[in-house]
Amino acid sequence: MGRGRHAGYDDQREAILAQSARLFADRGYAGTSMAMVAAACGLSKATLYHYWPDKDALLFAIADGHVQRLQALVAQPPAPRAGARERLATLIAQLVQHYAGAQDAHRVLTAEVRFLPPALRERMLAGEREVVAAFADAVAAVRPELREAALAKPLTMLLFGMVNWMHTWLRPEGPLDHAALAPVVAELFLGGLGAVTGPAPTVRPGLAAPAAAGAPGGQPG
Amino acid sequence: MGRGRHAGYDDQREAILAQSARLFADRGYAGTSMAMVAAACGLSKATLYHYWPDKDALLFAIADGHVQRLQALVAQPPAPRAGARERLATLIAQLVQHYAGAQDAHRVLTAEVRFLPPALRERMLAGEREVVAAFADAVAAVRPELREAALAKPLTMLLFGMVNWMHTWLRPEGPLDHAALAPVVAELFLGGLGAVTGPAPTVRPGLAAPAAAGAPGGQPG
DNA sequence: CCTACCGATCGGTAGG
DNA sequence: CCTACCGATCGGTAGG
Repeated sequence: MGRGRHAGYDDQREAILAQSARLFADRGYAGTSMAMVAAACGLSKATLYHYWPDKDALLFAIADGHVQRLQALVAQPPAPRAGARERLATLIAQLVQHYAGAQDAHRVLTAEVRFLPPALRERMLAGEREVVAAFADAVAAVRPELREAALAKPLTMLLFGMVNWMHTWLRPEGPLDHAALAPVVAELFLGGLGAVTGPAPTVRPGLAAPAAAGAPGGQPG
Repeated sequence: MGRGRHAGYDDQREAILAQSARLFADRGYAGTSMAMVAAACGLSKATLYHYWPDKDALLFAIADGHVQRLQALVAQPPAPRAGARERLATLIAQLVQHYAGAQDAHRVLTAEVRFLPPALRERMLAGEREVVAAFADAVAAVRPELREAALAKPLTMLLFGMVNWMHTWLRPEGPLDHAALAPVVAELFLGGLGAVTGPAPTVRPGLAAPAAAGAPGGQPG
């Protein structure tokens, strides 16, 4: 609550953020005018500028809020006595579930952040790198030799690809929703993790189908 | 070669397409002006309009050409005596390799096609659906019971997510390139495919860690 | 009468 | 919190 500002000032700021997130997600940042944002909020353009200084500030607030919630998610301590596979499966499920409730912000983050001025964009990317690093740690805990092969981060990015792409084809009203898909993503990724043999030169096509290895444990010992 | 048009007319059209693909990919469709496209081609804006009727035509030609090349890729007959797993691994490798040489068109297709007028966009999406259906068939050939569980297409979309997201983090000058990553994607997806148990209600948490099932074959019998 | 282009400008709208 | 504007730039087209 701002000092000396009327009750509901912060609510109005948040409402504007939600409307602009929807518009930026649907029409793109460059394709959305401040007049559209104002109209969607039932405000004049001048009133809109009373709550937010400029268009970039809206974009940054949408994306930064989303990334901060992802950082809070990965900062949660793992369940006691949880194995590495269980820890990773939990993180994946939480990521998918979080995206289900933040689809506009997520689409803005993945598609429109490139339009931010470099300084603001760099602050965003620093937060994003923290989230990716936490997932890469969880991946490496399942198969530590992948980190030495420099594959922990690439595999983590393949995982993020699966999840970040879901909004393009998953229909909320369809038979399959985020909640039903979360365990499928975890099974697919964890199952595949056991099958990855290493970087390209390590692949030995002479053995049995390399993609089908999948030793259930995958723990170092 | 157009009748009565000077030599190089079609070359000029293609050169304009390549420049606009790069600009649309970097700055977005709405964020790119026809003046920028003209300047990048060393042409006046009026000359640019001599080669292409309007901005939408550029966007459609970029995206449609890309989709047509993907359709040609999946239309190739599989290698004789290739198993279902080998067929899918080949398709994945070809998809990744194709994207490596068409990054601008790919980014435009995935991020900017929403700005096309509905009629043109629908033509694009029809082509895209064909490509997805071909991959879903290859997925279902590996594990036919997944089609009955309505998971063949969702899993195919998770695969496309991994591949469509690569451009956001894969640096061409980095140690890992598309060629090195293609077999990793194939291993991860094919390995994971054997571990997927079915739709949500089928998951039985009472058994050993569900994500670790991974019977190597995964065939119905 | 064609093509291949030019400099200049059209009616509207952008963010602020 | 609104009307009234600004400098500039938008996609597209004029005559020659």
